[in-house]
Amino acid sequence: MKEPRLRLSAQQRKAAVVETACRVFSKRSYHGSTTAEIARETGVTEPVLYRHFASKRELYLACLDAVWEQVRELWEKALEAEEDPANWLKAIGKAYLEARAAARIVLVDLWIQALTEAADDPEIRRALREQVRQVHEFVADVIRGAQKAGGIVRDRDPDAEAWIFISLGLLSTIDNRLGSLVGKEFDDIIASRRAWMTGKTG
Amino acid sequence: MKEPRLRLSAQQRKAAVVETACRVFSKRSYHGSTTAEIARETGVTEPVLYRHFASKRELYLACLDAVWEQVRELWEKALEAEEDPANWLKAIGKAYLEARAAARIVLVDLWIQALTEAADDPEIRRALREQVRQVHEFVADVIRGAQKAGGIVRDRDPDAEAWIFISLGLLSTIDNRLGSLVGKEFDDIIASRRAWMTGKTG
DNA sequence: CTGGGTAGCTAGTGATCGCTAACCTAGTGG
DNA sequence: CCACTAGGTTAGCGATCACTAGCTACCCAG
Repeated sequence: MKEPRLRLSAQQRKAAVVETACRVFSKRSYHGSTTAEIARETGVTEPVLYRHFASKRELYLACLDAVWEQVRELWEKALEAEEDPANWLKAIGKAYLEARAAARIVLVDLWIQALTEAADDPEIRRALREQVRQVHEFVADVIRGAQKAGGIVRDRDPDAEAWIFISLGLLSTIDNRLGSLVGKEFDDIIASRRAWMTGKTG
Repeated sequence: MKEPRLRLSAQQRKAAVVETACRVFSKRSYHGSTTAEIARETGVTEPVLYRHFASKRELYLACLDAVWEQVRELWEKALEAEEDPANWLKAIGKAYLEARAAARIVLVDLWIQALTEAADDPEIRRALREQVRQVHEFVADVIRGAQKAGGIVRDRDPDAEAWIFISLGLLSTIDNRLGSLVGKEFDDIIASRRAWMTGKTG
């Protein structure tokens, strides 16, 4: 007979489950991750998951939301701490990479894996699509703000540049998962983009 | 009792299985795709798969190889058909996008999904890593060739630019799967990159 | 002291997964 | 005409999946 775990309030337990599930989902694929593993890593049994979420997919969608909320807060703090508009993009990029290195944030990892399920599952596709749109809007707004404040030259297209920012995040995630293929060239790319954005290109 | 299917030689049947498997794997995730579905879509029964491949994973790795081989041939033909070195990058990019639109090529789709399995499976990670490296090398070589031929300005870093080319391919694939979020801005991005590479930036 | 609400558990369910043993049968060479 | 090879099949294996019925134990209100 198993010792009953520490009794938490429903809210606390639900948050704990989501946190664990984000970590588990970000490692394997949706179908590759099992509810049994999420429960075990959380330190509870499976029925506890189903007390808080109607299905595995609903838990997954909750993870998507939770992680983007986390990233948004991280970025807002990073922007507050950075005064020079020329460094705003760099600040949120750096904040994301540092948080990922500390294994706290798994946004793009969840995206990549959600993509492989999106073909089957209209609900996941819709959620992912909306989230990507929000992230793009956030980044584009940062760029627009930096342009108004004089940190980025005006004739760069904020929407287009935001997409490039995101696609470099994708590249970085792949590099991270495959074990540093890009290497130091990634820093060169970032430096080159920064020069381009601030108008210091030869 | 089921009518026995058309009898093919081992080589023909194996090729047919790989072709079907590529299509099936590229839609769903590795764990989400079933050997039953691959068999059914091929028009045979499951044991036939296992006559040609020792396991589902071995079939998957064969798909990875086959698709990259396909893309490589496609790109080599596209390069032969394009005389102006300034258009070489555009040529292979366009060739890839057109082939994908015709649902013939699924390279990046397989990558994205292989990534979600790479954490678990060292063999998939190794294969994917090697393939990404080869694609990067191919693209970087195209850029170096174009530089020598005078189509691309010399002080662009071929390795860095090749990574950007790849990351835009990632973005395009995501856009394709989510149903055109980026839209016409993608063309703007490509045009902007081309101007940058050919030195016609203001 | 007690009874209801709730957070947790045990012990499964049917479905489906990757995979295989055993058999069938169309060709082919002697 | 027979034996053998090789590309098929049927039927079903054990394992594992998402999910659940039903019990227990703790906490707090009355």
